[in-house]
Amino acid sequence: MEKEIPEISLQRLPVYLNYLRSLPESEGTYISSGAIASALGMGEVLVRKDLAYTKATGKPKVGYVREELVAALEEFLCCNNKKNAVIIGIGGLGRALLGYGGFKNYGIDVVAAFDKDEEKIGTFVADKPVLDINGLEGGLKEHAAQLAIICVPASAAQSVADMLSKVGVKAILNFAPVQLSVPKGVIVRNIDVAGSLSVLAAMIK
Amino acid sequence: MEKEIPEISLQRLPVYLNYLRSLPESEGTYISSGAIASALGMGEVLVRKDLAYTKATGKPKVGYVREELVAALEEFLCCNNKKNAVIIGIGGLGRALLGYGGFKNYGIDVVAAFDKDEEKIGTFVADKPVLDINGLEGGLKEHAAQLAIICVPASAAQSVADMLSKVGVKAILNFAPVQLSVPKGVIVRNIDVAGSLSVLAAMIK
DNA sequence: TAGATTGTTAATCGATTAACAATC
DNA sequence: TAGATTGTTAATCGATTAACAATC
Repeated sequence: MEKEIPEISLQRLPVYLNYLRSLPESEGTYISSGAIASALGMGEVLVRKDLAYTKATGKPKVGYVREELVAALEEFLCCNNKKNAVIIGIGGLGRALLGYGGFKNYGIDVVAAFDKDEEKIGTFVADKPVLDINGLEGGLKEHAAQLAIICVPASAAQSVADMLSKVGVKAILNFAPVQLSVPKGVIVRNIDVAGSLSVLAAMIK
Repeated sequence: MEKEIPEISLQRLPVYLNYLRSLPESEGTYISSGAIASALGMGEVLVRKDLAYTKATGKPKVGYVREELVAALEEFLCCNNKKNAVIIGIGGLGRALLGYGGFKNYGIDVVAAFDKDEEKIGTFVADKPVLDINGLEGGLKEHAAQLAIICVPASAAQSVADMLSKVGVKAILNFAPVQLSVPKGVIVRNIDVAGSLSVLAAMIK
């Protein structure tokens, strides 16, 4: 049985993909692990190990066929399977992410947002509807969304996570600076922007 | 000589701080590493080791004095030293972060934003001025900002990073999905929202 | 005192790097 | 062929966990 990819390797795959996609056509057909490594400031063995988890294989002496490598990474990251996501909470951040075009690079379609504010419900942001959080279950069924992004204040995040878990969301990207407790089978990853910046502030001291 | 904190421990300190701050007053004076650990889903020895990097010390049998622990974390994270940050790029994300109130929990003040769009220059977002990116040097000197958040498109991020490095910014939080190259002495950390969501999508498969 | 919890040292675990044979 | 690069195995490094003495 092949070994499953560790999460830490998985997290680097989008980095490789972004880099490879950014290369100009003139870069040529092949690219070596060493070239990728030096562009990204990492070790070349690590690059090869990470890439080995995908279906990509390189050729000794020349490296990897760039287009094949991109395709292998896209397949591994399921970029070709369309997946729907929803955003909960249309404050500044939710609004920004609803309008952000970068998700489609990974086959992710942000189809709708949910909020409790009656002023916002029924409006559209970036052509996406803002729906009533109380209709979450029906709304999610309709859109078949397995992914959710929590952009509500910390005080509301746990109850939102509970609702999302109940209606079948499988993974949550949480921007609220609070630890969420969710049932087994639901994955949560946190992004704490202020906390991350504070770490940088502490590092420069 | 005391050992320096590894970055991976440092990154957990804001998590502890957020948790401790969120506790109601009624929680009592003391809190144990075991209580923190189980609330955050981690090992209790790890919690103690992390906390030991700060000045916090606990008492056998009772745990840590909650207020002292908060104070020790705040001191370690320099929450009491006022630090200024700027945001480069007032698209949806830059706008959202300019209006976000969470930075002040860490003593960080986002004082201004910079953009190249003449339509935006001279306006105010959340009472913060949007300035001309070409006046970055003067603007940064005036505000004494050592921290910057890059919210421009990937294609512009490297040139922004070059400018920031040149005018003395010491740490950059980069939201553009591209690897930035900066001079030694400048720290960069990346947040790739779409990439992070794609990792979650891959994990649920 | 007995029991709970800290703080630290040793053991384990996992990730990265080094070494190197295979190969185009 | 010679040289460069892959893919893999072994060694190293660092982080987490286990064990346990100290102590309130």
